[in-house]
Amino acid sequence: MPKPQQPKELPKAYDPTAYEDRIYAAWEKSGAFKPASDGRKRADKDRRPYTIIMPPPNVTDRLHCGHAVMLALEDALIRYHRKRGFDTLYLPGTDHAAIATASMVDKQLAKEGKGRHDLGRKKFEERTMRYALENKRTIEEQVRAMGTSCDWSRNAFTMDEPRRGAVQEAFRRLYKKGLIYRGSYMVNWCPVCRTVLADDEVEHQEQEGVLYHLAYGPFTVATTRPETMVGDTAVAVHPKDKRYKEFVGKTVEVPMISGVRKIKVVADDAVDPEYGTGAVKVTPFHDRTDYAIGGRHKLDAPEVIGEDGTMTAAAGKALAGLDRFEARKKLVAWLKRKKLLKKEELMKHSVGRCYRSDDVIEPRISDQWFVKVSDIKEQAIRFAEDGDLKFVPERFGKTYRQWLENLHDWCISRQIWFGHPVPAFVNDKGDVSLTKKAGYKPSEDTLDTWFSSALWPFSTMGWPKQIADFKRFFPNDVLETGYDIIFFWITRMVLMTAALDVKDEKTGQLKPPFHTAYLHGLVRDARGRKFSKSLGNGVDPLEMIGKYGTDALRWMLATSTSPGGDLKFDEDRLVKSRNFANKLWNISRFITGTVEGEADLKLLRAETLTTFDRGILHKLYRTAQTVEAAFHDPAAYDKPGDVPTESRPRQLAKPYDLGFAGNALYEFVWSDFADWYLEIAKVQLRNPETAQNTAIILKYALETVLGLLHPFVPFVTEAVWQDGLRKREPLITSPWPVVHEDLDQPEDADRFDRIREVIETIRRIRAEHRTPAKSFVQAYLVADGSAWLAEAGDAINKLARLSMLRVGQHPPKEEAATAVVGDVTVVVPLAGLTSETAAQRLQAEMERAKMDIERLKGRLANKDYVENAPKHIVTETEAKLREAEAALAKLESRQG
RNA sequence: GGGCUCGUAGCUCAGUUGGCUAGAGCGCUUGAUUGACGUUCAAGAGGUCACAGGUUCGAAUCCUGUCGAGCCCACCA
Repeated sequence: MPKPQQPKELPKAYDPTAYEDRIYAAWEKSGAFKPASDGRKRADKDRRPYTIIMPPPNVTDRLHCGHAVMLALEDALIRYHRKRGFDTLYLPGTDHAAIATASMVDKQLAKEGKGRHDLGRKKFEERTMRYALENKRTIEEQVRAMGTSCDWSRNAFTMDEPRRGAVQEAFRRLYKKGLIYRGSYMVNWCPVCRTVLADDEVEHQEQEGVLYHLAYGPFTVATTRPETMVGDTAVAVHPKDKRYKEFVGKTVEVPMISGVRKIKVVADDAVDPEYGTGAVKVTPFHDRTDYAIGGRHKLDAPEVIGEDGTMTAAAGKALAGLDRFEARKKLVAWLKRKKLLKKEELMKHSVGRCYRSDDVIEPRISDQWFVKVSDIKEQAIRFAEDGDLKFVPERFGKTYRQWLENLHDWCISRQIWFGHPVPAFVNDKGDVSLTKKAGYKPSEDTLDTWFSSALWPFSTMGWPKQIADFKRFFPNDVLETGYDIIFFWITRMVLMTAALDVKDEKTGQLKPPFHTAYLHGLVRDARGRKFSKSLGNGVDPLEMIGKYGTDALRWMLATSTSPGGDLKFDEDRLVKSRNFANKLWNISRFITGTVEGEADLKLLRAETLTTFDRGILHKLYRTAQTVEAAFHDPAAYDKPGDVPTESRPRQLAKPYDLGFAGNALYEFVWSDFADWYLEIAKVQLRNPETAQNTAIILKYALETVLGLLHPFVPFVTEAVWQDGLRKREPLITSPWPVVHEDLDQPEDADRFDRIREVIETIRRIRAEHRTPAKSFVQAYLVADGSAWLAEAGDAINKLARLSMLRVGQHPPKEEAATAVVGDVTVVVPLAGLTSETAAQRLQAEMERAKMDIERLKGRLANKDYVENAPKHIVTETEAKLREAEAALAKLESRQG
């Protein structure tokens, strides 16, 4: 670690730019990012592994805020587990994103007035790869800037050599198992990308369209796509439909733009006789339902719309060469002229669009490669049912399941020029060979980019070779990503693990590739809109880092959301986060500048510990418990010998609810520690009786808090740890602070809070009566057994600005404001107070007490309540009633 | 058509298995401050928990319905 040649005192405000790069470089150089088991120490090999693979960002572009959330959450999990003694592997990587990247280059070329065919396949591939690698480098810089503690020595790319090998091997194995097949089927075709797409790559949108009702021989049929009529080969009706019985099996004549055509009439169950006229035109080549009907009735299937979206020669002279939408216009005009158009009806219907180019998808018949999912999807569903695969939040388990249940075979071939080639050979007849043979040519198709992503949990570990990483780190632990790619990615990884039978080497069992899928939401702008290029509302995380620091960004992203919830990107919150880092910095500045010595609780002198000392330690203990509950997933370690920690945390936050943990930390650090204990400590440090203990506790609490916060805000905590506290071992690899249970003393925390309320009450009274802030006032406190109050006298004096405090003494009756805080009566005589206003105030307090008493009495008078409510609730009510009655009595005794 | 969220303070949201007088931050109002921090501190105002029923001793929380917002899936011409 770089030893600072800073002046003794830390600068007034925390300046992230002065630390971040330097600290990151030092971390990386020290080997902290690598798994401990990479080293030579025998003991490190016995640590339980904890693995997260980074969802590889697409090399299409720079990182956006969604990636930043992902990195903030994952790195927090990793840093926690690293400090907790796990053998952590956080494996970084990037995805070549075949179709997305290719379409970026397509767009570049379009600007130059060229198309990919002008370049040719080889040049296009080279150019795309160049583009990809450039972005890859940028992304890696950004991942570093986020403070991500991933192991760069294992950095992976879906198109590097090891991954290439894994992809080819996976394909071959699946083909041999019969899980990959090739055939001619109805697929989704994008005319702009000139490739087939998987079902989930098609985005369905409701949009306004026209339903054309056409005279069709003796029938009337309706269609939103009249241009397809030139590809029609049948009219279908329901078998039981009496209206059309006479036509079934016959041929009718239908006038077409290219002349009269003979069309078969078929009966098929797929037709709904209730809908429209009950007669449907059938275009087997260009419609899914019609394709099925065509198959059942052995219909011809002429291709009338080509791969580029223009009408083919088969469409007839009048339309050939026209784009499909132009053709539609022309055909509609013709229909009108011939009076064949009976009706035009506006209607909403769903249109499929390409998720990359946004062009309208054309269903068509095509030779493609498919993964057969019927068998493996059962296994994938079983993983979730058996509890081997959990979802956070749980509801996404349902989404996962439903999607799998409805899953059709997965089309994995693409006709784009960037990506993994299909490692197989095909002859003219469509026969397939995995090896080169006479008469067979290498397939020109590439693989769906999600095919390589689906292998990511094990292709990054060296699979198919059984090397050490694979044995040690697979299956992974948590897969953290956005819920929007459950279908694209999460399900595919599970399917591929099952399909390839990738077993856990340690147990020999087949398990999902990770035990938990932890999903975060979408990042939206401050007004709740999706980030989009067209709106121009995107936020560049790097810009925010420059403005507020990495810690501020990480803190904001990791703590202002609960799992699965969308997150609004609000710059005001970022300001707050930066302020929090600065607060922490200044707390440290005060402590390191004021206090010397060790943070060793064993050096405490128990006899002179104050309520505040014990109270703050208790609050610290609770905070640590909460944080651990959020990071520690008990279900994940329920395997023998896996838990390296001494205590299983109580359930104070739900696992993975880092937002909850963050709030607890924020509350403790700012409110309990800085606003109260630190102010009290200033008093205690001046008293030789308490100074020593206070110093120890300040140091201890600071060190502990730095540890607890480190997963969220790694830079500022490390900066303070090293430059403020002068620690030798860096915080990143220092053990997680263990807060022992003997600090769990709730009574002291309660008294702490009671004193706090007393001080707040005095402040309130001062403010009510417009007592100048500079002035000092007097106060009397009366309570049973008030030694603890008396002991706190100095602190109360300071924080409530008192010139005189009497504890336990009978206070004077006149011209004083009275309040009751629990069992403490607070009396503040004020110079400007008349006996009248004092009485008014007293009256109001009494009213409140009376109302409390009435309400509580009423509740206890209800037999059903007393009998049915749990006992502790009832005793609580009774205690409250007693307290309220005591309060009223005290107030009454104050009455003249 | 099927599924999933969500309606709580002016704004953004917490609110764990039903149980104190429903919380926080921002914003707003008032005030403070020469030693950790103005990237600060103190005090205050502000809510019929969307609406209507039901279950219960007790509902923001559970159930049903209504209204409103959003998301995902689906080959109906």
